[in-house]
Amino acid sequence: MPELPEVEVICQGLLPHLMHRTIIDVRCSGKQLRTPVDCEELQRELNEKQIVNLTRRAKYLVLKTDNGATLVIHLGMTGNMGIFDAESATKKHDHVCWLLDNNTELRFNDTRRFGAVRLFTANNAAKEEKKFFSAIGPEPFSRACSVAYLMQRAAHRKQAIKSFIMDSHVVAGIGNIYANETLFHSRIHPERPASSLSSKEWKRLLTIMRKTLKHAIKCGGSTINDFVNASGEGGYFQMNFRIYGKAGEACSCCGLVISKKTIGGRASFFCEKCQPKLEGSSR
DNA sequence: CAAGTTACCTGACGGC
DNA sequence: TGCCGTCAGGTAACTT
Repeated sequence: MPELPEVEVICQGLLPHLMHRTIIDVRCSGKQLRTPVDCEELQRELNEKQIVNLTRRAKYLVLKTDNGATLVIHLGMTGNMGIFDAESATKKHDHVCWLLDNNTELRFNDTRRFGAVRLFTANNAAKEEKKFFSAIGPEPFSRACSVAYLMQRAAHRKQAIKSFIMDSHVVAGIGNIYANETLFHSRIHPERPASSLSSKEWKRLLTIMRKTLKHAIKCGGSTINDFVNASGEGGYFQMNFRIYGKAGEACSCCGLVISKKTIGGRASFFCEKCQPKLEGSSR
């Protein structure tokens, strides 16, 4: 399940294969993704155009072409992107394919079709892109994502801290897995009201969130190193999670059985002892 | 307006 | 064997 680290690794992996390549043609499965895919528009806007940039913002990949168009891709839950030989057989759930000028093809595969491929056309791409991303919170690594910012946003909010840090309007890129991991390592109970965290706790949470994401990117970078004809084969890199999915197992820190509870409609894992519900560390 | 709930989608898995 | 229910999860629209 692609969260910020996975998208970052995919972005870095694809960049050398896409930079300065020219798109020859676009093909679509015809299936609707999260938003409808207009294949004719994609062709009209991208055919014969050169790729000049590929970046990540939140969990989105942002691809730009030399005519000023912007392609925004979200991998949803099961989405993946890879470079393939143009002659190779497509797989089930390949929904959008971009044929490139070196006989390779960029393919978007998404089993559950929670992903999205959106195009901002050259005539208004800058404006539309700005509007699209303006609602999304700052990148966790950015200066804007400070303890002061987070505390200000959390003020008077009774929402569970876990739901709060998963809210993309607050901070970009934190999904269920990294929310669970971050809170465990920060020793903060996921149900603590967002407004109840002290500045000391916010500082610890932010530091650990960044550290956890960075570590995952580093692991992913070494795991996935071949984006040609390989992407999508092995799924996403498996981090050695300490808490996510470990209900019933012993806490790696204190040995207590790990709890599982639905918070904000999402499976949540935590250690009652290491993540006390009352403010203050158990250390 | 905050916060909780549901829809979207397919495949894996467990129970019978 | 196969059928059915449940679960997984990001995002936006919806309800409370």
